[in-house]
Formats: sequence, structure tokens, C-alpha cells
Amino acid sequence: MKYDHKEVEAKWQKIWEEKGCFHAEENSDKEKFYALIEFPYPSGQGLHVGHPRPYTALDVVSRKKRLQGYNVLYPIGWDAFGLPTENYAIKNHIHPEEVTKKNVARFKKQIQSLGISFDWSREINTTDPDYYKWTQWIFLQLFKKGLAYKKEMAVNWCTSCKCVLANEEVVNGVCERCGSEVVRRVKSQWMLKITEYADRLISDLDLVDYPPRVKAQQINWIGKSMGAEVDFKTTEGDILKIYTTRCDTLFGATYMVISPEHPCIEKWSSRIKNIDEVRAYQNEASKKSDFERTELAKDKTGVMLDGVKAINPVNNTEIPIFVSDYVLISYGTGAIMAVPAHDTRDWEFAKKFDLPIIEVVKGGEDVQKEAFTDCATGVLVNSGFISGLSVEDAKKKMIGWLTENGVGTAKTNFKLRDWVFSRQRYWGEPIPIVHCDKCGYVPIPESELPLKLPMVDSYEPTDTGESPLSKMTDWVETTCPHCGGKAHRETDTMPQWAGSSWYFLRYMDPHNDTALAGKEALEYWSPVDWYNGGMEHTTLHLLYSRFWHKFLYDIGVVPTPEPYAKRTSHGMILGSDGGKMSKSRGNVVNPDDIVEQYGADTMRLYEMFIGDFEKAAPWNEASIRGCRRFVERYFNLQTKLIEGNTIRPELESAFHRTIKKVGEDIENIKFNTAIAALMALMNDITEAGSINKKEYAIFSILMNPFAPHITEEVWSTMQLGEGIIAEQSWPVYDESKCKENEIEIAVQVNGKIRAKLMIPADADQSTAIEIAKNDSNVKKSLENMNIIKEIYVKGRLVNIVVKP
RNA sequence: GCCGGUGUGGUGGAACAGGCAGACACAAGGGACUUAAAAUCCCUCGGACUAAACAUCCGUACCGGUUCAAGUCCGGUCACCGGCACCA
Repeated sequence: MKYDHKEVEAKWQKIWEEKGCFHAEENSDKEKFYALIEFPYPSGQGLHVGHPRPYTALDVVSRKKRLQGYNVLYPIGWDAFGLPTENYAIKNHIHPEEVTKKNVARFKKQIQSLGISFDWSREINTTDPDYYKWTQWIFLQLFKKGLAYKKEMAVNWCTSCKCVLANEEVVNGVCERCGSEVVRRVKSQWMLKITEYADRLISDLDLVDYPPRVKAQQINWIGKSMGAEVDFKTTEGDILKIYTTRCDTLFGATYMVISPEHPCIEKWSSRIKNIDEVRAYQNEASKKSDFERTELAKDKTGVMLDGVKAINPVNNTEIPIFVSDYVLISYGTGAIMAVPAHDTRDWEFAKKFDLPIIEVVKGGEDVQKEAFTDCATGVLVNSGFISGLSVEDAKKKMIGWLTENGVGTAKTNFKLRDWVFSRQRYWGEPIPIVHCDKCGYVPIPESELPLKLPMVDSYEPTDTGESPLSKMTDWVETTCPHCGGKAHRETDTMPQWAGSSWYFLRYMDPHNDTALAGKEALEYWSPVDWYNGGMEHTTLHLLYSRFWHKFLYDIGVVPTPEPYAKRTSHGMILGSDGGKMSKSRGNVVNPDDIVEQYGADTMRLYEMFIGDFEKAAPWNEASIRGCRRFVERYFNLQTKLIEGNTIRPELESAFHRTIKKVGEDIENIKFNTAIAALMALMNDITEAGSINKKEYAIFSILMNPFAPHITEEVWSTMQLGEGIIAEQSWPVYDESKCKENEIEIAVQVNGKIRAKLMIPADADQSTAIEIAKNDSNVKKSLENMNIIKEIYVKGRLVNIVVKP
């Protein structure tokens, strides 16, 4: 029999679309299930075979859930604002809106050819004014609650293009496009106070089912630490505030380091004798990103301030102050005390500048030769009133002392920084704020939303570093909603992260024009039951969207504190050379070619069979043929069909075990072994030589989530019933029928395999050991030996421990 | 550098909670069918020893440890991947 995948797949895709098979029901009594994938960025390159991996995975889950009677929401949309589209538009003189439209159309066609059961009636697009109306609305609520504010922040500035660059556009310190020098330049930016939610973003991880590695990454990213702020007096009479998690080591602080951006430098400029040297250093530091500054154990640079010194509050010793770029202004207070004996960076710095190294925690080798950093459990020495205490006790006593003397307090700190929310770009949501000289920053009235992105002739960056919108004088000049006076609009736009921070809510009620989604829909569908996405989104998108959701929860818009009940992560699909798929490597595989040659069902099976879903796997064209062969073997079972409406006894155990395995594996994201189990069952059926209707029906349903087209086709030609999707009957297994009567166990002597034996499955320890000892090879190993111990692991093995 | 992860045959991978390493596939080799090829079906397939089988020994990146038993747990090393806040 010949299987024509093109005809069959087109036929069923048409039927599904016409019948609206995958539309989530609106007012259903059924239990809901909301599956979510990270919506794609419609790039100009089109889909590559990496995209469908997560889509297919949750499609398998969604289809199985539908067969189990759930009301499933499995939506898709487009995360369409962003830099590449804008750059493409600039280069080719096509409006970004046109580019987006074209890219979306292509992506959509490609995705639809895979037979993914998305509910296309809920398709959304972040660049659609009806959508970003609500992105802007959320921003206004944040603003009203004081969570959006303006702050001077460093940006990458290309000295030649005269524009702000994204980090990605800076390669080795120069502009990616023109190769000119890039410097850090300070600009006033909109910020969102995600730090206000830092504690809850950690503690509420207890409420959700995320992989441990995702939780760990988020917790470390937020970086909560309990420490102290300590005031160091300076010879200038004023105070230098530092943050430390190790206030117990204060007696070992032999110098201080401030960041090149620290305001004290300006304040003391007249007293710093080597101010020119310091300024030159500041200038050099402005060329580096935070990453470059803190990266690598490479040479520590710095300049000592000549003319100002600090005084260590615990022993009144004068210590020098350095400026060095490994201290960042954005973390803590932008100043640290350095304890070279117990910190590697400080130690290297002290060696280079020949500064004293004083051991304050006992237990290491010679601190003059190497820093002793593994000292969280040691005992304090050379530390006055805390000498002899454990680190824990010393910290407590020191905080007490600092507080009593008014020179410090306990302080919790976070590595997490507030979210820089403005971009000097065209292709993003306009920030709905007006600046009035009299009233300051004023939100535009909600009734005026959406504030539409105006059509401009040129979306190229301006020479001044302002957004292209700033050239639109008609649009920029407006009146203040508050006082009615002259005012101008904010011309910066939002980052791409804005639209993706709440899109899952819009899917619940995508056409609502009075709210981001209706109360009822939010109540019914929240939270997302299963969200799959890439590990690369763990610390930005995933955290940002949790932050927005918590904010919306606080203002009573959404009913749950967390947006996603469960999160899973897929591994990347690599090129056949084992490298990341990219145009430049020339290893990109287009799914269209695979669908054309092998069909969508084969493509889906291969994507799921390729390896552990959570791990990266290289694409291998040859392996696809194995999946195609499996599909054909399934199809050709029709020639071996016999009558019968119960599973035959010889296949009963195999069927029940497979039903169990496939169901469990899908829930546990072990799609590869679910397919392996189906293949194994196929081998059992082949061995049996025939298949009856009942068996074929069960096999078809089990395979349907992976290969939906061919299974429906077989179901319909064999007239097994109304249709797999229509019948909603995922098979149920009987635990007692999964078991076999006889099982093979391994027999070990001293942990070495000496025999493999069949024993009754229900054999107890003494029976199993008895049978084991009777094996001739085992007997040989036991000769002249004394038995010390006998171990039986039920259904697995016997181990006899002996000694001569 | 810091945070998180990964490392198993020629290849992709499997191995419940510490209990038979290599399931299920791919590739390769041999055979059947065929005038022939493709397709299909059957057999072999980690290494050493062996004519072959049995048996035995070695083998899950590397070094060491815990245990009756380690791919799995612990300590260390190396290599690779993801993230590092304006790519998405």
C-alpha cells in the first residue's frame, strides 16, 4: 500500500479548520487546560526546524488532553516588535509594519503545514494597536503606582553612527555596523521597579512547578543577600557608605574601592591631587560594559585617590581609597571595603598595589600566598572584640556594635536591578507619557489609548540619540492633559519584553475591547497550566512576566499570584555539524523541505524522537527515515487486519504496558521514550502477524497526538467510528494486566553478574535466592566460599556476598 | 570571571528512587526476494580473548571516595552548551 502524505495531510488540516476542532470553548463546564508556548518572533529567515520542537511537544500534550475530555486552550501569536525588523526595514527601505506582515504570513503558513492544533481564532500580534493598547494601559498603572520612574543610566553610544546601540550590536567594544568606538554615555531612561518585587519573586517560586535549574537560576539572578551597610568616615569629614555580606571581616579591611561613577569623586575633586589620572581612568572605564569590567581574573586596574583616605570604624586606621572598574555603581552602594586575605579579587588587587593583607579568619594556608576564601565556618582572629567567635556569631555581634555606635545597620541587598524600560527606537510601543514643563511627567488619559505609533518617513536613529519619533514634531507637540499647557510626548518606545510580559492573558479573551481580558475568562483560564520555553528566557522574559503578573494581581486585575503553574524547557535543535543553527554556519534546515519530502507526521515524530526533550540534539536527516518507516509500517497494518473487538491474550500485557507508558511519558515530557514504546509495540504486533480492529483502534489513539493526520485517515478508512478527535476516548490501562508472570533477574556474586534467570514474578526473597543458588555457574562461584550476606531486590536481582 | 546545565557504542539516544549499561532507532556488514536495482523481510553489530560458542576480563569525559552494588551519590579536574540585564 502506498501512503500519500501530501493528500492525507492537506485533507485533515482542511477538515480541522472547517470544523474549528481546536477552538477552545467559551462557556464550558469541562475542566480547562491551558498549554502555552513562547510565541515566536517572526524573523525574516522564516522557521527553522528548531521552532516546531516545543510547538509539537505541547501539541502532543494538548491533543492528549482533548482526548481525555479537557477544554484545551492552545494559542499562538506574534512577538513582532523588535530590533531585527527595524534594522531590516532601515536597510531595505520598507516600513517595519510591512516587513512584519510579510514575515508573519510566512511563519503562519509554515506552522500550519505541521498540523499543530493551535486555536487560530485567538491569534494575537504585539504590534497590533488593539493589543498594545493594553500594554500601554499596564504601563500607565505601573506609573500611577510609582513603579515607573526616570533615571540616568548608561547606554552604549556609537561615536560614529551617533546612536544608541543594543549590547548585541557592540562586538569587542566596537560598533557592529561601522567598527567605530563605542562608549558608555549617560541618558535619562524609564525604569520599572522590579526590585520592589524581588522578595516575592523568590518566595513565590514555592507556589509553582518549575524545573529546579530554572528556580535556581532565578534565585541566583535576584541574588538576595543579608549583610550590612557600614559607614566609613573619610579624611574629608564626610561618609563613604559600603555594603558587605561579611561585616565580620571588618578588621581585615585594608583599603576601599569605589566605582569610577561614584559621586564622591566629583565631590572631592578639588582635594584629589591626582585628579587628572582619576579622570583618565573614568574615561577608560566608560568604554567597557559591566560584563567586561567584572569578567575574567585578568589584570585588575585601578587608581589610588591621592589626598583622601577612609577611616576603618572598628580600629580607626586610615586606609587608602581606590577607584577601580570591578566595582559597579549599580550594585550595593557602588563602594566596597576590601579584605584581601579572604577574597580573590581583593587579594590580586592588594598584591598588585602592594597593600597589607591581614588574616581575620583562621583555617587557611598562608594568606600572603593565597586568599583564604572558603571561610564561612572559621573562627575570627586579629579582630579585637570579635576574635575567637565563629563567623556566624561574629556577624551578629558586629552588626550589634555597628548599630550601637551609629556607624552601620543590617541590610538586605539584591543583585537584581531595576528594569531599563525605554529604547531610542521606532519599532516598539510608544510610552504613553507627556512631559509638561509645569506638571512634569503626566500620563495620557486611558481614553486616549492606544497611543498609536505614527507613520514616519524615516525610522533611522537620529544624530542626537533620540528616538526617530522625536523628529515627528506634529506628533511630539501636544498639550498637557493636566494643565492644558504646551507639552511634548515621550519619544522613547518600550522594549520588546513589554508585549511578551502579559500576552498569555490576552489569549484568554483576545477580542475584548474594554479590558485586557474579561474577568470571567481570567477566572476560568488562569493560571497557565503548562508553559514551555527555552532556558535562555529564564532570567529575563520569565522573570519580567512574573513581575507584571504580580503587579496585576496586586491591583486586582488577575486572580492568581503566579502566571504559570508549570514550566518546562526544551533543548535546542542543532545543525548536523553539532553547532547552533545559523545562516552564517550554513547548517539551517527548513521544515518545509522535510514536510514536503516525508510529511508532517514524520517530521513531528522525528522532532519528538530525536532525543531527550530537555537537552540539545543535532539534526540528522538519515534518522528521519526511521520515523517515516514507522509511519508506513503503521499504515500497512491495514493489510494484516483481522476481526476481533478485544485485545488478544498474547498481546494484552504489551498493550496495557504501552498505554501506561505512553500516557506517563507524555506527562513527564519523555516523548522520545513514548515513541520508542510505540515502536516496541509495533514490533510485538509484527511478530504476532496480524492485528484486530480493537488493537488497531487503541494503537491509533495512542499514536494520534504524535501523528494526527495518518491516524485519523486510518481510523476513517477502517470505519472505526466518528473520528479520533471527535470521540475523545484516551484508552485506560489495567495495572494488573501490565505485569508478566515470569521475569528475568540478574544473579550477582560479590556484585559481578554470574547468571540471568527467569523466576516467577511473585517469588519472595528466599525462593529467588534458592533458585539463584541452584544455577551451575553461580554454584561454581560459591565453591569454598562463606556466604556473608544475601540481597534480593524484587524483580531485579540477587546479590550474594561471599568471602573465602 | 560569575550563575545554571551537559559529557554513555560508528551515530541519536535508553536505563524507575543506587540494582542486569546500551531499550528504541540510524548507519554499517551479511543473507532472502529480484534479470537487476530500489523497497521490504531475516541475521550480526561496545572492546579484549576465542575458529566459534560458553566462560572470563575491561568499558558510561578524567582522577579519587562512599557502598554488597555507582552512568546514577560525594570531592576534585577537564571539555562543551545556555545566561550575564538594549538579540529574542
